[in-house]
Amino acid sequence: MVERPRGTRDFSPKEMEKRRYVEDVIRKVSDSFGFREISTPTFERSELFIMRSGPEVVDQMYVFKDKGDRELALRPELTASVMRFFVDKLKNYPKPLKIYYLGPCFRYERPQKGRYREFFQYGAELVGGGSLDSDVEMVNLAINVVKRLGIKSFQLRLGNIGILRKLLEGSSDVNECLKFITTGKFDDLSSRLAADGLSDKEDAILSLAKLKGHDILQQVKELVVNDALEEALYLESLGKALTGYVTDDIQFEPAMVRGLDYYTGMVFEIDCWELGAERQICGGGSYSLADVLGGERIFSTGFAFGLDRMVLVLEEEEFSFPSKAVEVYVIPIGEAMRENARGVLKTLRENGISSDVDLIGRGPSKNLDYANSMGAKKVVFVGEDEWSKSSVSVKNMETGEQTDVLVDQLVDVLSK
RNA sequence: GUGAGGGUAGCUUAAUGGUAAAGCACGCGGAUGUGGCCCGCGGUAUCUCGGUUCGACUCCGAGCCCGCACCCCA
Repeated sequence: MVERPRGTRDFSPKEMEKRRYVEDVIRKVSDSFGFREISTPTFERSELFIMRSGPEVVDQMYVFKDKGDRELALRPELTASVMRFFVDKLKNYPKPLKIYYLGPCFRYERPQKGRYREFFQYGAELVGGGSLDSDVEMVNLAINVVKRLGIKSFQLRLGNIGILRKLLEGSSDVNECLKFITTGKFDDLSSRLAADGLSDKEDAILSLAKLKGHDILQQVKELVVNDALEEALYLESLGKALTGYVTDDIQFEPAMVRGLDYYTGMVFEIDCWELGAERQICGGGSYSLADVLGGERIFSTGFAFGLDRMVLVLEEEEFSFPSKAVEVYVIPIGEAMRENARGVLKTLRENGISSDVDLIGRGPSKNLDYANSMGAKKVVFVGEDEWSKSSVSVKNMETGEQTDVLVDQLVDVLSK
């Protein structure tokens, strides 16, 4: 037995049914919002990811050399490729550009619940927006996907990293300060601020870091009234625009810092508490593409979802996924009827009725068992008695009802 | 990368250091004119390597894998 590589999974038909459901909803909702799907390669030159996320990421990537001695990496995320695609070609498309994408990503990490070495992401970007309306649109899309999937318990957390960036203006290393804030290293922050002559901002930053909740915006405004009022007001406007339109349940976190350095404005995350330590299913924010890969200074908003975690949440909420089982199972009775059964099957399939047939010559009882365990909704018996009257017998597997139907009318009856 | 825990058949669970057992699932038959029930039969397992022992599923060590938490999280 050759083992499956660590952190990877095989998906059974049942599991794929769930994953397909999630993907179908994602595509349907994204399409309905005017986003268009794109796709990029599963591997890229390593430097693309290093440019975006720093040299440390090499430790967590699958890196290899190809036969031309090029250094490549399995993509650890989708966004870097999408940005490359944008800078390369998509920049000439009409703005705003609304795109989404879906696919496997790879990270060399220790697996745990909701975290795998091969995992699947869904992401969307709105390029060339940068207004309040585009931020609203992106949060709206994310929340709509969550709702349309049928996820019941989730929490939107919303911040504006512009507030902290404004307070830290003049610092010798803004991104390092932000890192100190997320990791809670306030001593390091304090000495950095002192060195940069920004100690007067320290109190406000520490207070902001503690503020989390629905009704805290007044306090936020008071804290930053002289430094970043405009950014605080933006967060407030965003909250107002979302309330009554997207969701009323917003947790504001003015000091939310996402892992990436490049976010400049609105940032948001969506949590589902079922997932334990890895409870975040979505994260995103607005950024300026130019600061990441060069090119024009163009404002964008994007997000990424963990597809595996969406499936996990639905499973833990005991969501009943729609079944992809066949509509009809055809059972020939007796060797002589097999050819007729094939004809019936052909007609059904040509009319778009998903159907299956006995292939191994089992008796009617065993065939009903099989149809049952495959979840077929109806069974069509092709037997001599009915066939002599140009009919077949249709059985409803839920109610057990059975009626004879003329072969000519079979498609009509089953389409109802 | 760190920590504590776990690994017997496809799944769930048995077996003082002494014959590896069962239920479900799967396959065949009862049963080529009617399912969810029933009956009979069948195949499949101690994660791997090493050690202790007359003898290891059981004890010890290492590795692999899994779930959990930390770290990280693009």
